[in-house]
Amino acid sequence: MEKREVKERRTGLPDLKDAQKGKVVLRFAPNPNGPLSFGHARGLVINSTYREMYDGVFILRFDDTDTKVKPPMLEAYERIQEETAWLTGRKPDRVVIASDRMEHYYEHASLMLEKGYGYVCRCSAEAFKEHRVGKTNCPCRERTSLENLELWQQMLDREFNPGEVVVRVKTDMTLKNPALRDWPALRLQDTEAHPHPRESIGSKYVVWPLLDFQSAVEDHLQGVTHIVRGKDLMDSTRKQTLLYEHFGWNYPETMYWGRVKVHEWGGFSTSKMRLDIEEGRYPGWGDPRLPTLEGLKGRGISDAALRAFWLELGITQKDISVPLSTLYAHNTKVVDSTAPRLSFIREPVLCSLEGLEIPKTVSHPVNPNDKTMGSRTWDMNKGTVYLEQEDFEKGSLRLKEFADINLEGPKAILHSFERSDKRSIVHWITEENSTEGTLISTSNNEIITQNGRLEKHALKIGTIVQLERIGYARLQEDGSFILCHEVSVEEK
RNA sequence: GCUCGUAUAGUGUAGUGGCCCAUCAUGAAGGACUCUCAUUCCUUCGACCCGGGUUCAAAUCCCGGUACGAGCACCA
Repeated sequence: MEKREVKERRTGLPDLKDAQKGKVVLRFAPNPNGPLSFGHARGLVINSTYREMYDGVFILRFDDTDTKVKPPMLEAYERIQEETAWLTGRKPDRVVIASDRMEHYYEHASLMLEKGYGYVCRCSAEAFKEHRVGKTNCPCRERTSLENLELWQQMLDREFNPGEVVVRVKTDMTLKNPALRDWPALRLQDTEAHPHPRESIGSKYVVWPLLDFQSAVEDHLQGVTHIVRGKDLMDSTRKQTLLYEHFGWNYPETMYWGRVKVHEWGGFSTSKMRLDIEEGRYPGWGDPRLPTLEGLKGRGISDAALRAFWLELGITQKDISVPLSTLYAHNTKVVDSTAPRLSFIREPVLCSLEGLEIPKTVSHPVNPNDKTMGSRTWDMNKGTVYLEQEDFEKGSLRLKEFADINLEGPKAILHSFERSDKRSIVHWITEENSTEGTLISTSNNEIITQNGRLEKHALKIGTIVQLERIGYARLQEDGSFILCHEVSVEEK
Protein backbone atom coordinates (compact mmCIF):
# COMPACT_ATOMS: atom_id res chain seq x y z
CA MET A 1 0.00 0.00 0.00
CA GLU A 2 2.99 2.25 0.48
CA LYS A 3 4.21 1.09 -2.87
CA ARG A 4 3.41 4.29 -4.61
CA GLU A 5 5.99 6.09 -2.57
CA VAL A 6 8.69 3.59 -3.37
CA LYS A 7 8.26 4.21 -7.04
CA GLU A 8 8.84 7.91 -6.87
CA ARG A 9 12.06 9.07 -8.30
CA ARG A 10 14.82 8.70 -5.84
CA THR A 11 16.88 11.77 -5.31
CA GLY A 12 20.34 11.62 -3.88
CA LEU A 13 22.13 8.44 -3.00
CA PRO A 14 20.39 5.14 -2.31
CA ASP A 15 20.07 4.08 1.29
CA LEU A 16 22.87 2.17 2.91
CA LYS A 17 21.91 -1.33 3.86
CA ASP A 18 21.35 -1.92 7.56
CA ALA A 19 22.40 1.57 8.44
CA GLN A 20 21.32 3.33 11.58
CA LYS A 21 21.58 7.04 11.99
CA GLY A 22 24.53 7.91 14.18
CA LYS A 23 26.09 4.47 13.89
CA VAL A 24 27.61 4.55 10.45
CA VAL A 25 31.38 4.55 9.98
CA LEU A 26 32.75 5.20 6.51
CA ARG A 27 36.18 5.64 5.12
CA PHE A 28 38.05 6.81 2.10
CA ALA A 29 41.52 5.35 1.73
CA PRO A 30 43.80 6.84 -0.92
CA ASN A 31 47.43 6.03 -1.47
CA PRO A 32 49.36 9.24 -0.74
CA ASN A 33 51.62 8.69 -3.74
CA GLY A 34 50.43 12.01 -5.07
CA PRO A 35 47.74 14.61 -4.49
CA LEU A 36 44.15 13.66 -5.21
CA SER A 37 42.71 13.67 -8.65
CA PHE A 38 39.31 13.79 -10.25
CA GLY A 39 38.60 10.10 -9.71
CA HIS A 40 39.41 10.28 -6.02
CA ALA A 41 36.74 12.93 -5.71
CA ARG A 42 34.14 10.23 -6.19
CA GLY A 43 35.20 8.34 -3.09
CA LEU A 44 35.36 11.53 -1.13
CA VAL A 45 32.02 12.88 -2.27
CA ILE A 46 30.06 9.65 -1.95
CA ASN A 47 31.43 8.62 1.42
CA SER A 48 31.26 12.06 2.96
CA THR A 49 27.70 12.48 1.69
CA TYR A 50 26.70 9.28 3.43
CA ARG A 51 28.35 10.60 6.56
CA GLU A 52 26.03 13.62 6.35
CA MET A 53 22.99 11.48 5.55
CA TYR A 54 23.50 9.18 8.52
CA ASP A 55 25.21 11.55 10.90
CA GLY A 56 28.09 9.12 10.90
CA VAL A 57 31.85 9.10 11.10
CA PHE A 58 34.07 9.68 8.11
CA ILE A 59 37.64 8.42 8.23
CA LEU A 60 40.40 9.52 5.91
CA ARG A 61 42.95 6.75 5.80
CA PHE A 62 46.35 6.85 4.16
CA ASP A 63 47.16 3.46 2.71
CA ASP A 64 50.89 4.03 2.49
CA THR A 65 52.20 0.50 2.79
CA ASP A 66 54.17 0.30 -0.44
CA THR A 67 57.52 2.04 -0.61
CA LYS A 68 58.69 0.82 -3.96
CA VAL A 69 56.01 0.40 -6.62
CA LYS A 70 53.84 3.32 -5.56
CA PRO A 71 55.92 5.12 -2.98
CA PRO A 72 54.16 7.70 -0.84
CA MET A 73 54.88 11.36 -1.40
CA LEU A 74 55.57 13.26 1.78
CA GLU A 75 53.75 16.46 0.78
CA ALA A 76 50.67 14.47 -0.16
CA TYR A 77 49.68 13.74 3.43
CA GLU A 78 49.04 17.37 4.19
CA ARG A 79 47.74 18.18 0.75
CA ILE A 80 45.19 15.39 0.72
CA GLN A 81 43.78 16.56 4.03
CA GLU A 82 43.39 20.07 2.66
CA GLU A 83 41.79 18.79 -0.50
CA THR A 84 39.42 16.63 1.51
CA ALA A 85 38.34 19.59 3.59
CA TRP A 86 37.84 21.69 0.47
CA LEU A 87 35.78 19.13 -1.37
CA THR A 88 33.66 17.80 1.47
CA GLY A 89 33.27 21.08 3.29
CA ARG A 90 34.76 19.85 6.54
CA LYS A 91 37.61 17.93 8.03
CA PRO A 92 37.39 14.16 8.26
CA ASP A 93 36.30 12.93 11.67
CA ARG A 94 39.38 10.76 11.93
CA VAL A 95 42.67 10.51 10.09
CA VAL A 96 44.48 7.18 10.08
CA ILE A 97 47.92 6.59 8.64
CA ALA A 98 48.64 2.94 7.95
CA SER A 99 52.38 3.31 8.46
CA ASP A 100 51.69 4.45 12.02
CA ARG A 101 49.71 1.32 12.70
CA MET A 102 52.26 -1.36 11.89
CA GLU A 103 52.27 -2.85 15.39
CA HIS A 104 48.55 -3.60 15.06
CA TYR A 105 49.09 -5.36 11.76
CA TYR A 106 51.97 -7.36 13.21
CA GLU A 107 49.86 -8.35 16.16
CA HIS A 108 47.12 -9.66 13.91
CA ALA A 109 49.58 -11.39 11.60
CA SER A 110 51.08 -13.18 14.53
CA LEU A 111 47.65 -14.12 15.84
CA MET A 112 46.72 -15.39 12.41
CA LEU A 113 49.78 -17.68 12.34
CA GLU A 114 49.25 -18.83 15.87
CA LYS A 115 45.65 -19.82 15.17
CA GLY A 116 46.58 -21.49 11.91
CA TYR A 117 44.58 -19.08 9.76
CA GLY A 118 47.67 -18.40 7.72
CA TYR A 119 51.19 -19.57 7.06
CA VAL A 120 54.61 -18.36 6.09
CA CYS A 121 55.27 -19.32 2.50
CA ARG A 122 58.79 -19.61 1.16
CA CYS A 123 57.83 -20.33 -2.42
CA SER A 124 58.81 -17.86 -5.09
CA ALA A 125 56.02 -15.90 -6.72
CA GLU A 126 56.39 -18.03 -9.84
CA ALA A 127 56.32 -21.27 -7.89
CA PHE A 128 53.21 -20.25 -6.04
CA LYS A 129 51.54 -19.21 -9.25
CA GLU A 130 51.73 -22.83 -10.37
CA HIS A 131 49.96 -23.92 -7.23
CA ARG A 132 47.33 -21.29 -7.73
CA VAL A 133 46.71 -22.21 -11.33
CA GLY A 134 46.96 -25.94 -10.68
CA LYS A 135 44.80 -25.81 -7.55
CA THR A 136 47.48 -27.67 -5.60
CA ASN A 137 48.54 -27.02 -2.03
CA CYS A 138 51.86 -25.39 -1.50
CA PRO A 139 54.11 -27.49 0.79
CA CYS A 140 54.50 -24.50 3.14
CA ARG A 141 50.85 -24.91 3.97
CA GLU A 142 51.64 -27.91 6.19
CA ARG A 143 53.80 -26.00 8.67
CA THR A 144 52.74 -26.01 12.29
CA SER A 145 51.89 -22.74 13.95
CA LEU A 146 55.08 -23.05 15.96
CA GLU A 147 57.16 -23.25 12.81
CA ASN A 148 55.21 -20.41 11.31
CA LEU A 149 55.72 -18.20 14.32
CA GLU A 150 59.42 -18.96 14.27
CA LEU A 151 59.68 -18.01 10.60
CA TRP A 152 57.60 -14.92 11.29
CA GLN A 153 60.10 -13.84 13.91
CA GLN A 154 62.91 -14.42 11.43
CA MET A 155 61.07 -12.21 8.95
CA LEU A 156 60.88 -9.47 11.53
CA ASP A 157 64.54 -10.01 12.38
CA ARG A 158 65.47 -9.36 8.76
CA GLU A 159 66.78 -12.85 8.16
CA PHE A 160 65.20 -13.01 4.73
CA ASN A 161 65.44 -10.96 1.61
CA PRO A 162 62.43 -9.49 -0.13
CA GLY A 163 60.91 -12.05 -2.49
CA GLU A 164 62.01 -15.04 -0.46
CA VAL A 165 59.11 -15.22 1.92
CA VAL A 166 55.56 -14.05 2.33
CA VAL A 167 52.74 -14.56 4.82
CA ARG A 168 49.61 -16.03 3.28
CA VAL A 169 46.06 -16.34 4.45
CA LYS A 170 44.92 -19.94 4.36
CA THR A 171 41.77 -20.11 2.25
CA ASP A 172 41.27 -23.01 -0.12
CA MET A 173 43.35 -23.75 -3.18
CA THR A 174 40.33 -25.21 -4.96
CA LEU A 175 38.27 -22.04 -4.69
CA LYS A 176 36.61 -21.20 -8.00
CA ASN A 177 38.10 -17.75 -8.12
CA PRO A 178 41.86 -18.06 -8.55
CA ALA A 179 42.38 -14.62 -7.02
CA LEU A 180 41.24 -15.88 -3.65
CA ARG A 181 43.49 -18.92 -3.33
CA ASP A 182 45.78 -18.48 -0.31
CA TRP A 183 46.26 -14.82 -0.97
CA PRO A 184 49.34 -12.96 0.30
CA ALA A 185 48.92 -10.83 3.40
CA LEU A 186 52.36 -9.51 4.28
CA ARG A 187 55.64 -9.33 2.43
CA LEU A 188 59.15 -7.97 2.79
CA GLN A 189 60.28 -4.67 1.35
CA ASP A 190 63.83 -3.44 0.96
CA THR A 191 63.37 -0.26 2.96
CA GLU A 192 67.10 0.45 2.92
CA ALA A 193 66.95 0.92 -0.82
CA HIS A 194 63.41 2.25 -0.71
CA PRO A 195 62.85 3.90 2.66
CA HIS A 196 59.43 5.17 3.59
CA PRO A 197 59.42 8.94 3.05
CA ARG A 198 58.00 9.68 6.47
CA GLU A 199 60.94 10.36 8.70
CA SER A 200 59.49 8.51 11.65
CA ILE A 201 59.11 5.38 9.53
CA GLY A 202 62.03 5.41 7.11
CA SER A 203 63.71 2.01 7.23
CA LYS A 204 62.21 1.01 10.53
CA TYR A 205 60.19 -1.88 9.12
CA VAL A 206 60.92 -4.50 6.50
CA VAL A 207 57.75 -6.53 6.90
CA TRP A 208 54.79 -4.73 5.39
CA PRO A 209 51.16 -5.73 5.02
CA LEU A 210 49.57 -5.80 1.58
CA LEU A 211 46.43 -3.80 0.95
CA ASP A 212 43.96 -6.61 1.51
CA PHE A 213 45.35 -7.49 4.92
CA GLN A 214 46.05 -3.98 6.12
CA SER A 215 42.70 -2.69 4.99
CA ALA A 216 40.79 -5.63 6.43
CA VAL A 217 42.41 -5.36 9.85
CA GLU A 218 42.12 -1.58 9.93
CA ASP A 219 38.48 -1.58 8.92
CA HIS A 220 37.80 -3.91 11.80
CA LEU A 221 39.81 -1.87 14.28
CA GLN A 222 38.12 1.35 13.23
CA GLY A 223 34.67 -0.19 13.36
CA VAL A 224 33.90 0.59 9.73
CA THR A 225 30.30 -0.36 8.99
CA HIS A 226 30.00 0.43 5.30
CA ILE A 227 32.54 0.38 2.51
CA VAL A 228 31.68 2.17 -0.70
CA ARG A 229 34.37 1.86 -3.34
CA GLY A 230 35.16 0.99 -6.93
CA LYS A 231 34.19 -2.39 -8.27
CA ASP A 232 37.81 -3.16 -9.07
CA LEU A 233 38.01 -3.99 -5.36
CA MET A 234 35.27 -6.63 -5.52
CA ASP A 235 37.70 -9.50 -5.25
CA SER A 236 39.35 -7.65 -2.43
CA THR A 237 36.08 -7.84 -0.54
CA ARG A 238 35.96 -11.58 -1.10
CA LYS A 239 39.53 -12.05 0.07
CA GLN A 240 38.92 -9.95 3.13
CA THR A 241 35.69 -11.74 3.93
CA LEU A 242 37.64 -14.99 4.12
CA LEU A 243 40.01 -13.39 6.60
CA TYR A 244 37.10 -12.02 8.61
CA GLU A 245 35.65 -15.52 8.78
CA HIS A 246 38.88 -16.81 10.31
CA PHE A 247 38.78 -14.14 12.97
CA GLY A 248 35.04 -14.40 13.45
CA TRP A 249 34.43 -10.78 12.51
CA ASN A 250 31.55 -9.40 10.49
CA TYR A 251 32.51 -7.83 7.22
CA PRO A 252 31.09 -4.35 6.59
CA GLU A 253 28.31 -3.82 4.05
CA THR A 254 29.83 -2.95 0.71
CA MET A 255 28.73 -1.08 -2.38
CA TYR A 256 30.62 -0.54 -5.57
CA TRP A 257 30.74 1.91 -8.41
CA GLY A 258 31.93 1.23 -11.92
CA ARG A 259 34.68 2.80 -13.93
CA VAL A 260 34.34 6.34 -15.17
CA LYS A 261 36.27 7.59 -18.12
CA VAL A 262 36.31 11.21 -19.04
CA HIS A 263 36.42 11.44 -22.78
CA GLU A 264 38.90 14.33 -22.84
CA TRP A 265 41.34 12.79 -20.42
CA GLY A 266 41.56 9.11 -21.25
CA GLY A 267 43.60 7.12 -18.77
CA PHE A 268 45.52 9.13 -16.24
CA SER A 269 47.08 7.55 -13.20
CA THR A 270 48.75 9.16 -10.25
CA SER A 271 51.96 7.26 -10.99
CA LYS A 272 51.93 8.38 -14.61
CA MET A 273 51.33 12.00 -13.67
CA ARG A 274 54.08 11.84 -11.11
CA LEU A 275 56.50 10.60 -13.73
CA ASP A 276 55.39 13.26 -16.21
CA ILE A 277 55.97 15.97 -13.63
CA GLU A 278 59.35 14.59 -12.60
CA GLU A 279 60.40 14.47 -16.22
CA GLY A 280 59.26 18.01 -16.83
CA ARG A 281 56.30 17.42 -19.12
CA TYR A 282 54.16 19.37 -16.66
CA PRO A 283 55.43 21.99 -14.22
CA GLY A 284 53.44 20.68 -11.27
CA TRP A 285 50.37 18.95 -9.92
CA GLY A 286 48.30 22.10 -10.28
CA ASP A 287 48.79 22.34 -14.02
CA PRO A 288 45.44 23.14 -15.64
CA ARG A 289 45.82 20.30 -18.11
CA LEU A 290 45.98 17.70 -15.36
CA PRO A 291 42.86 16.12 -13.87
CA THR A 292 44.05 16.74 -10.34
CA LEU A 293 41.82 18.36 -7.77
CA GLU A 294 44.38 21.11 -7.54
CA GLY A 295 44.32 21.66 -11.29
CA LEU A 296 40.54 21.71 -11.42
CA LYS A 297 40.25 24.04 -8.47
CA GLY A 298 42.88 26.30 -9.97
CA ARG A 299 40.86 26.59 -13.15
CA GLY A 300 37.75 27.56 -11.30
CA ILE A 301 35.82 24.32 -10.95
CA SER A 302 33.90 24.73 -7.72
CA ASP A 303 33.71 22.12 -5.01
CA ALA A 304 29.92 22.20 -5.28
CA ALA A 305 30.08 21.41 -8.99
CA LEU A 306 32.34 18.45 -8.35
CA ARG A 307 29.98 17.20 -5.67
CA ALA A 308 26.93 17.60 -7.89
CA PHE A 309 28.71 15.80 -10.70
CA TRP A 310 29.62 12.72 -8.68
CA LEU A 311 26.34 12.60 -6.84
CA GLU A 312 24.49 12.60 -10.14
CA LEU A 313 26.48 9.60 -11.36
CA GLY A 314 25.65 7.86 -8.11
CA ILE A 315 26.97 4.39 -7.46
CA THR A 316 25.96 2.24 -10.36
CA GLN A 317 28.31 -0.56 -11.28
CA LYS A 318 28.09 0.37 -14.90
CA ASP A 319 31.25 1.49 -16.65
CA ILE A 320 30.67 4.84 -18.19
CA SER A 321 32.29 7.52 -20.26
CA VAL A 322 31.33 11.12 -19.65
CA PRO A 323 32.25 14.28 -21.48
CA LEU A 324 33.77 17.12 -19.53
CA SER A 325 30.90 19.34 -20.61
CA THR A 326 28.74 17.59 -18.01
CA LEU A 327 31.02 18.88 -15.28
CA TYR A 328 31.06 22.30 -16.89
CA ALA A 329 27.26 22.42 -16.95
CA HIS A 330 27.24 21.81 -13.20
CA ASN A 331 29.91 24.42 -12.70
CA THR A 332 28.05 27.08 -14.68
CA LYS A 333 24.99 26.44 -12.57
CA VAL A 334 26.95 26.84 -9.35
CA VAL A 335 29.13 29.74 -10.35
CA ASP A 336 27.10 31.99 -12.64
CA SER A 337 24.94 33.72 -10.06
CA THR A 338 27.92 34.91 -8.08
CA ALA A 339 30.47 35.44 -10.82
CA PRO A 340 31.26 39.10 -11.46
CA ARG A 341 31.28 40.03 -15.12
CA LEU A 342 34.44 41.41 -16.58
CA SER A 343 35.47 42.62 -19.99
CA PHE A 344 38.48 41.08 -21.66
CA ILE A 345 39.34 42.03 -25.22
CA ARG A 346 41.28 39.49 -27.22
CA GLU A 347 43.23 40.83 -30.19
CA PRO A 348 42.33 44.39 -29.19
CA VAL A 349 41.81 47.09 -31.78
CA LEU A 350 41.88 50.67 -30.52
CA CYS A 351 39.14 52.92 -31.87
CA SER A 352 38.28 56.53 -31.19
CA LEU A 353 34.69 57.50 -30.64
CA GLU A 354 33.32 60.30 -32.79
CA GLY A 355 30.10 61.75 -34.02
CA LEU A 356 28.04 62.31 -30.89
CA GLU A 357 28.75 63.88 -27.59
CA ILE A 358 30.19 61.23 -25.29
CA PRO A 359 28.76 60.89 -21.77
CA LYS A 360 31.20 61.21 -18.87
CA THR A 361 30.72 57.65 -17.70
CA VAL A 362 29.15 54.37 -18.75
CA SER A 363 27.99 51.71 -16.29
CA HIS A 364 27.62 47.95 -16.57
CA PRO A 365 26.14 45.68 -13.94
CA VAL A 366 28.62 43.51 -12.07
CA ASN A 367 26.14 40.68 -12.45
CA PRO A 368 22.92 41.30 -14.40
CA ASN A 369 21.02 38.78 -12.31
CA ASP A 370 21.97 40.28 -8.98
CA LYS A 371 21.64 44.05 -8.77
CA THR A 372 22.98 44.06 -5.23
CA MET A 373 26.40 43.31 -6.64
CA GLY A 374 26.48 46.87 -7.94
CA SER A 375 27.86 48.25 -11.14
CA ARG A 376 31.11 48.85 -12.93
CA THR A 377 31.54 52.44 -14.04
CA TRP A 378 33.99 53.50 -16.72
CA ASP A 379 35.24 57.02 -17.37
CA MET A 380 34.74 58.07 -20.95
CA ASN A 381 37.01 61.16 -20.96
CA LYS A 382 39.56 59.89 -23.44
CA GLY A 383 37.04 58.69 -26.00
CA THR A 384 39.06 55.67 -27.03
CA VAL A 385 37.88 52.08 -26.75
CA TYR A 386 39.16 48.61 -27.48
CA LEU A 387 37.20 46.12 -29.55
CA GLU A 388 38.01 42.54 -30.43
CA GLN A 389 39.47 42.18 -33.91
CA GLU A 390 36.78 39.71 -34.86
CA ASP A 391 34.00 42.12 -33.86
CA PHE A 392 35.79 45.10 -35.40
CA GLU A 393 35.59 43.42 -38.79
CA LYS A 394 31.81 43.34 -38.65
CA GLY A 395 31.65 47.10 -39.35
CA SER A 396 28.58 48.03 -37.35
CA LEU A 397 28.18 47.06 -33.75
CA ARG A 398 26.29 47.77 -30.57
CA LEU A 399 28.68 48.53 -27.71
CA LYS A 400 27.03 46.82 -24.79
CA GLU A 401 25.15 49.15 -22.45
CA PHE A 402 26.32 52.14 -24.50
CA ALA A 403 25.77 52.92 -28.16
CA ASP A 404 25.46 51.76 -31.75
CA ILE A 405 28.54 52.50 -33.81
CA ASN A 406 29.66 52.30 -37.39
CA LEU A 407 33.31 51.64 -37.95
CA GLU A 408 35.33 53.63 -40.45
CA GLY A 409 38.86 52.41 -40.07
CA PRO A 410 40.06 53.25 -36.59
CA LYS A 411 37.16 55.63 -36.11
CA ALA A 412 34.01 54.47 -34.42
CA ILE A 413 31.26 56.80 -35.48
CA LEU A 414 28.57 56.96 -32.84
CA HIS A 415 25.26 56.32 -34.55
CA SER A 416 22.84 56.40 -31.63
CA PHE A 417 22.69 55.68 -27.94
CA GLU A 418 19.41 53.86 -28.34
CA ARG A 419 19.32 50.53 -30.10
CA SER A 420 18.52 51.36 -33.68
CA ASP A 421 18.64 47.92 -35.28
CA LYS A 422 19.58 44.29 -34.72
CA ARG A 423 23.34 44.75 -35.01
CA SER A 424 25.28 42.44 -32.72
CA ILE A 425 25.95 43.48 -29.18
CA VAL A 426 29.59 43.22 -28.25
CA HIS A 427 31.71 43.70 -25.16
CA TRP A 428 34.28 46.45 -25.18
CA ILE A 429 36.48 48.45 -22.82
CA THR A 430 37.80 51.98 -22.67
CA GLU A 431 41.50 52.62 -22.96
CA GLU A 432 41.84 54.23 -19.53
CA ASN A 433 39.79 51.64 -17.65
CA SER A 434 41.83 48.73 -18.90
CA THR A 435 45.29 47.31 -18.57
CA GLU A 436 47.30 44.70 -20.35
CA GLY A 437 45.89 41.35 -19.32
CA THR A 438 46.51 37.68 -19.95
CA LEU A 439 44.10 34.83 -20.45
CA ILE A 440 45.43 31.31 -20.19
CA SER A 441 43.54 28.42 -21.66
CA THR A 442 44.22 24.84 -22.59
CA SER A 443 43.56 23.09 -25.83
CA ASN A 444 44.75 19.68 -26.99
CA ASN A 445 47.03 19.41 -23.99
CA GLU A 446 48.71 22.69 -24.86
CA ILE A 447 48.72 25.85 -22.80
CA ILE A 448 47.57 28.85 -24.77
CA THR A 449 48.48 32.29 -23.53
CA GLN A 450 46.49 35.13 -24.97
CA ASN A 451 47.28 38.75 -24.25
CA GLY A 452 44.65 41.42 -24.49
CA ARG A 453 43.05 44.35 -22.73
CA LEU A 454 41.58 43.57 -19.37
CA GLU A 455 39.09 45.69 -17.53
CA LYS A 456 40.54 47.14 -14.33
CA HIS A 457 39.23 45.42 -11.26
CA ALA A 458 39.84 44.98 -7.55
CA LEU A 459 38.89 41.33 -7.28
CA LYS A 460 40.48 38.92 -4.87
CA ILE A 461 42.81 36.19 -6.05
CA GLY A 462 40.81 33.09 -6.73
CA THR A 463 37.63 34.87 -7.79
CA ILE A 464 35.76 33.09 -10.53
CA VAL A 465 34.50 35.61 -13.05
CA GLN A 466 32.59 35.48 -16.27
CA LEU A 467 34.60 37.15 -18.99
CA GLU A 468 31.76 38.42 -21.08
CA ARG A 469 31.17 36.48 -24.26
CA ILE A 470 34.26 34.34 -23.54
CA GLY A 471 33.80 32.11 -20.56
CA TYR A 472 34.26 31.49 -16.88
CA ALA A 473 37.76 32.09 -15.58
CA ARG A 474 39.63 32.27 -12.32
CA LEU A 475 41.91 35.08 -11.19
CA GLN A 476 45.39 33.78 -10.47
CA GLU A 477 48.07 35.08 -8.15
CA ASP A 478 49.99 36.75 -10.97
CA GLY A 479 46.95 38.71 -12.12
CA SER A 480 46.25 36.58 -15.16
CA PHE A 481 43.00 34.72 -15.69
CA ILE A 482 42.78 31.07 -16.45
CA LEU A 483 39.88 29.94 -18.56
CA CYS A 484 37.76 27.26 -16.96
CA HIS A 485 35.26 26.68 -19.70
CA GLU A 486 33.59 28.68 -22.37
CA VAL A 487 30.26 30.37 -21.80
CA SER A 488 28.65 28.14 -24.31
CA VAL A 489 29.77 24.83 -25.70
CA GLU A 490 28.72 25.96 -29.13
CA GLU A 491 31.69 25.73 -31.46
CA LYS A 492 32.46 28.63 -33.66
C1' G B 1 42.16 -19.07 -20.23
C1' C B 2 39.78 -18.87 -15.24
C1' U B 3 36.72 -15.79 -11.89
C1' C B 4 33.52 -11.76 -10.97
C1' G B 5 30.44 -7.77 -12.56
C1' U B 6 27.39 -4.58 -15.78
C1' A B 7 23.88 -3.72 -20.01
C1' U B 8 17.30 2.04 -20.05
C1' A B 9 17.19 8.27 -25.16
C1' G B 10 23.56 11.23 -28.04
C1' U B 11 25.57 11.31 -22.70
C1' G B 12 24.43 10.18 -17.66
C1' U B 13 20.54 8.51 -14.46
C1' A B 14 15.33 6.76 -11.88
C1' G B 15 12.78 2.41 -11.90
C1' U B 16 13.28 -4.75 -8.13
C1' G B 17 6.47 -7.98 -11.52
C1' G B 18 0.98 -4.30 -12.81
C1' C B 19 0.92 3.06 -11.35
C1' C B 20 5.95 2.62 -17.33
C1' C B 21 3.14 3.78 -24.86
C1' A B 22 9.22 4.65 -18.69
C1' U B 23 11.89 9.55 -14.42
C1' C B 24 15.17 13.49 -14.05
C1' A B 25 19.43 15.98 -15.77
C1' U B 26 22.48 17.06 -19.71
C1' G B 27 22.40 17.53 -25.09
C1' A B 28 20.15 18.98 -29.74
C1' A B 29 16.26 21.95 -32.31
C1' G B 30 12.85 25.99 -31.80
C1' G B 31 10.90 30.02 -28.84
C1' A B 32 10.29 33.87 -24.59
C1' C B 33 13.12 37.20 -21.45
C1' U B 34 17.72 39.79 -21.49
C1' C B 35 21.86 45.95 -24.18
C1' U B 36 26.78 38.99 -23.14
C1' C B 37 27.02 33.60 -27.96
C1' A B 38 25.77 33.98 -20.21
C1' U B 39 21.77 33.16 -16.72
C1' U B 40 16.40 32.12 -16.26
C1' C B 41 11.87 30.20 -18.46
C1' C B 42 8.73 27.44 -22.24
C1' U B 43 8.09 23.71 -26.27
C1' U B 44 9.89 19.66 -29.08
C1' C B 45 13.21 15.35 -30.15
C1' G B 46 15.08 10.95 -28.25
C1' A B 47 15.90 4.68 -24.84
C1' C B 48 14.43 -0.58 -21.82
C1' C B 49 21.43 -5.14 -25.90
C1' C B 50 19.57 -9.82 -28.66
C1' G B 51 16.89 -14.58 -28.31
C1' G B 52 14.09 -17.88 -25.48
C1' G B 53 11.32 -19.00 -20.89
C1' U B 54 8.17 -18.17 -16.22
C1' U B 55 3.53 -15.23 -15.43
C1' C B 56 -3.10 -13.12 -16.33
C1' A B 57 1.00 -9.31 -16.39
C1' A B 58 8.37 -8.45 -17.42
C1' A B 59 12.65 -2.70 -18.24
C1' U B 60 12.02 -5.49 -13.67
C1' C B 61 12.44 -12.82 -12.45
C1' C B 62 15.07 -17.33 -14.99
C1' C B 63 18.19 -19.43 -19.02
C1' G B 64 21.28 -18.72 -23.30
C1' G B 65 23.88 -15.36 -26.51
C1' U B 66 26.46 -10.83 -27.42
C1' A B 67 29.09 -6.48 -25.89
C1' C B 68 31.84 -3.89 -22.41
C1' G B 69 34.66 -3.67 -17.78
C1' A B 70 37.41 -5.52 -13.61
C1' G B 71 40.37 -9.25 -10.83
C1' C B 72 43.72 -13.59 -11.26
C1' A B 73 50.75 -8.73 -8.45
C1' C B 74 55.57 -10.22 -2.80
C1' C B 75 50.67 -2.33 -6.30
C1' A B 76 46.88 0.52 -3.98
